[in-house]
Amino acid sequence: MSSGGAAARHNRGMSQHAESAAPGLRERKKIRTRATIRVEAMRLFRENGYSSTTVEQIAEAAEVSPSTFFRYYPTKEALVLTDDLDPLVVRALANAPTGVSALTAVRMAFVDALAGLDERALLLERERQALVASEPDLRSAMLDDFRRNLELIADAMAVRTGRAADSFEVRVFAGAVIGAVQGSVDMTSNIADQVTAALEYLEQGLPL
Amino acid sequence: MSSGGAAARHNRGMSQHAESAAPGLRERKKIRTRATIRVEAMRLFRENGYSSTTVEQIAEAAEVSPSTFFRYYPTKEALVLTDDLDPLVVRALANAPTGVSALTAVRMAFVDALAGLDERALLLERERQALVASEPDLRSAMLDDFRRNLELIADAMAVRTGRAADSFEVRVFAGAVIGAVQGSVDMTSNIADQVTAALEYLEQGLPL
DNA sequence: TCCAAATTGGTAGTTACTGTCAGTTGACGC
DNA sequence: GCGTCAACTGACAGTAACTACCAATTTGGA
Repeated sequence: MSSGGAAARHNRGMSQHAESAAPGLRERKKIRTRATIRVEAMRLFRENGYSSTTVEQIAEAAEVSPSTFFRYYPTKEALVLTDDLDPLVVRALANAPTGVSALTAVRMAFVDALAGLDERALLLERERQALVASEPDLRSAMLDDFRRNLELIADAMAVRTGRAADSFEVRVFAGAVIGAVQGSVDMTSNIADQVTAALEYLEQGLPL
Repeated sequence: MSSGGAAARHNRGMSQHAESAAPGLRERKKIRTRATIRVEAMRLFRENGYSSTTVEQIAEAAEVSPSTFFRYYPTKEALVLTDDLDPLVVRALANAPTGVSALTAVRMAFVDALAGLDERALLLERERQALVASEPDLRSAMLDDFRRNLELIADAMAVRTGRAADSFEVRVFAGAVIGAVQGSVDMTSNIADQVTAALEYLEQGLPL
């Protein structure tokens, strides 16, 4: 997340009929480098495991210097944590209808976002999840990522209901949603179904 | 966590009329060292911030070598993440009456556990939470702790309701509870009141 | 008092990550 | 084409959190 993508949108001059298709040679090279690093890293992780693969090895495999590696990815973890899903959820939430309950809106946003992923993205998502599941270091990092994104959701909910972002209800709401989703997701089956079920259960007041 | 406390309960021989009061000079010294390290570390964190305090500085302040530091705490993070509250909650939960709803039982357990803490412990808990909230590094580490606690609560609730510990409902329940509690606590007022309110709100299905 | 075991400190090494600085390369006006 | 500028890159040095290992000290028990 963060830096990489959106910040580099300053192509000045030129580009008469090129909108987003011809970002210039430099941009393209950057994108390719970024992708190469990621692909090589994933391969090495698969072959040797996450923690026993060093940044130096990744850099070498991708044919860049270690310095350059860190210019593309702020941390080793970021390689695995780059997440295309959560921003989609946040955006979907902004567009959710106003007539439904808060939890329903969140549920719809999740489902929308997941539906928006194509097959390749879903596959990548699976591999990512498997990797994360296997390495403890990565798990906590991912949960942190998750948390950050759900803070965004909390903000969205605050806006939606006209409350302060740090109001008691919004905080508890966000916390409970985070927790419920975390508790619900295991890697064995469909993510969307699990999230949906968890949020419905939450809306019923968690009867046991 | 792990090693330090419970594992070192092997005083062999002797101790005719000493039960848990006289753990031997060696044990006592270890406990004191452990406490000193923690106290000094907290002080340094308060004064200079978490990330700009090095393990070396902590070790020096506590008058031990860096090697020794790592024998008492496996990581720097562990200094902050050691949590005295959750085990109490879990124990209280085991003793909760069976006639009430699951969430009510949890609520009662929290209140019980919090009542069992003395003032100094509460203060430490506050400081800990503030520190964790302020440092991003710590937040992700805390989520590991979160996961552990999720499993503890899930186990207790599973026993209570006669379900499998990894059943979907139990896991979502535990996640939501912990998430809600964490979201609810800020430094400004009584923890017990906040937790109670959060769990009641949760039981109503989080209307916003 | 003496021995064995536990505890400790020191030293060397690995790895993720940061800062800097000079060399290169692509972009753009001419 | 061509020079200039900014961005990109790689090499280097350095920091800090650990880890492994061994020698010295301290402690508990006989």
